Amino acid sequence: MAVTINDVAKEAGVSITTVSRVINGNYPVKQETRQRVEEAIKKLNFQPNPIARSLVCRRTNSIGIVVPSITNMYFTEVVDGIEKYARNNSYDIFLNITNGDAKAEINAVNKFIERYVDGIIVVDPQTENMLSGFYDEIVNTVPVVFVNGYHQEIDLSFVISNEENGFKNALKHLNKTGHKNIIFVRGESSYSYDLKENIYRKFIKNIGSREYILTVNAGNSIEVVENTKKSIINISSEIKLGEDFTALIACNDLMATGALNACLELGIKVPDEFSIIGFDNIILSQMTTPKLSTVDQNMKKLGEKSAEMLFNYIESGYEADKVLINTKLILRESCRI
Amino acid sequence: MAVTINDVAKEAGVSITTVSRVINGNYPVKQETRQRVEEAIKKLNFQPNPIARSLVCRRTNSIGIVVPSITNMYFTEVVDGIEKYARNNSYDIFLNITNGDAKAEINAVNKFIERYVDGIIVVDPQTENMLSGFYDEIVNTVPVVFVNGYHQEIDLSFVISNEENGFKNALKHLNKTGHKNIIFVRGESSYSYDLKENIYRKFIKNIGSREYILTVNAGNSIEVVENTKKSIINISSEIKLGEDFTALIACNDLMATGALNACLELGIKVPDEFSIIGFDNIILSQMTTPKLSTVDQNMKKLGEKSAEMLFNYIESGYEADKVLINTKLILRESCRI
DNA sequence: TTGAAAGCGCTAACAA
DNA sequence: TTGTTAGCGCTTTCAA
Repeated sequence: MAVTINDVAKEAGVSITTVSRVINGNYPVKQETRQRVEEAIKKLNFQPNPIARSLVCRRTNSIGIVVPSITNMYFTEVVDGIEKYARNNSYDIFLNITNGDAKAEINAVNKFIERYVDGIIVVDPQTENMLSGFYDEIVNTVPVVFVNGYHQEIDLSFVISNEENGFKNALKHLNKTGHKNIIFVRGESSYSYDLKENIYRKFIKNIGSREYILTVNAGNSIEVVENTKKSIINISSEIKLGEDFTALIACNDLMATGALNACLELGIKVPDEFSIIGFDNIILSQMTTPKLSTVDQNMKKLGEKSAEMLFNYIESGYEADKVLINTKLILRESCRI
Repeated sequence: MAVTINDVAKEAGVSITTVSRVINGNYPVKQETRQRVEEAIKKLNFQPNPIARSLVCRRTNSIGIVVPSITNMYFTEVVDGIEKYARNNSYDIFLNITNGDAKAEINAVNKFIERYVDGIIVVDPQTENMLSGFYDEIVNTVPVVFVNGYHQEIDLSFVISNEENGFKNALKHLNKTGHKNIIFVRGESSYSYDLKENIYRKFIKNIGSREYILTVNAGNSIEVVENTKKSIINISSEIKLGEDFTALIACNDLMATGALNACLELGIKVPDEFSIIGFDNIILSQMTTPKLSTVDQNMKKLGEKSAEMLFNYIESGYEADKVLINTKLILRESCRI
């Protein structure tokens, strides 16, 4: 049996109220008494029971993280950022993986609320849950911060990476280094893919060159690497890579890696004959040969920032807010410099 | 304010005890009464407060996972396996990332115990904590299962992948497909590297060929890819890759990827001129060109199995046990078949 | 500056 | 089959 506040009170010859006071330091206690209590605490190696505390205070010193997947390096880094920040503030973390299922996301959030978590971070929330208004009442109960995902006209708190900006810069760089005809690779359905496609379209129109949009399956899972590779090899008979089109920009690094693999197989030299730029800057992008140029989303910072916001809400109350995190073009070896 | 058992009792016109009984179904309740209570529960949308429950039952329906890192794809898959299994059994998960720090590991475990978690899984525990006897008393308080890590003569519960077996098979395959002189790549210090080195040494002696052991820095982090690449390029002036040595076996897929990158840069054709086999079967191994042959550790299964064991302990009491998970040689494109 | 006592929401003896 | 009651370990009024 663990030692309780009662044991400490007896040992120190005071009431449990007094012990509680020295633990929390929220009421005056005579210096001498405090010392006696502190000694008793040390002697008995007393740790206040957080469960009992939570029951009365409605505070658990824990937060919940909801994330679509954890085998995806992208999310993993966000979680890592959150975890570090939370631990530094001595918060514990509940983790729930939804596999991108909207129902599972709702269940996760509800379970967290039941558990009295002090706050919730949802990474890449399902768009349908954003639109259904599910979260609108939730935030009256417990603060919630979202990391990326659909946020147009949604009056909730977000940390969002400035994808527009990064993507535009990548495109500009490609153009500046002599590329005119640029292939765009995207996955099937996602707010972020649409966003990038729009930018791509406008840009291509602007410089008066040819569009080529390649849509591949399974945008965010491992398979997308292989899928992209095959797609590119397929179209390589139709359009001349390195001549008709001399560059490619992808919606994420997995797709870019697939493109790189295709070039390797087709004997097209990157970056001499063909340039490739990815997006995200997951660690994979440093492991390829040549190393991928990409746009850094700074996932760790996304995580840290979301945690920081959440803790502010926990302390000072919730208020919808959107924070934009800058992205940065990282030039490595897969494109001209 | 959330609805409590009291509200339900009033609504149904019974005592809270009766409500508790129908919730838990552990004592007889008249059919008719039960129905009334159930209706009240539904009507008020009552959810029992798990905190109050935990306080009296000393059970939280949660487990703690301690893991060195989460940006490492290897651990990530183990955690994923645990999470799935736990969620299927409607357990929630606390996650703690130690960054391989022994003190942090101890803190994590202690915090979990304070929180009354029902069980703990420690992935790749720090050897010094295993040896110091820290866990010996812990397991009297709460069941703990370890995934891999140092386990010689340690009388605790482990799920261990059979690395010996898988590594030996890889070596045999290399030899069977005509390779005699095989390079061995390892990281600096780890039980698992030593184990593999011993097997390698014996094997090489047995077939009467030349040893070549390459030790690279930062065994388990991203940098090891680049470090390995550089090391291989370095030694390539000293020993002729593809002639003196025609194959390479690495302690993990990151190192193998580095080796692959080196070959790419040196213009050595894999697998035509040089064979490479990695270890672990992280998803990266499917993303390289050529795809890596490797030894599957089945991390997901390691995770699932450890969760399964833990739940058994939670139900039926703890008892030290070691479970071996088989590894499997996966032949892809980076070695002769 | 201190203590007694109520209560957080629930479970489980015990009694009826 | 049901209800009364005493906790679980803590915080926080209220009174002294």
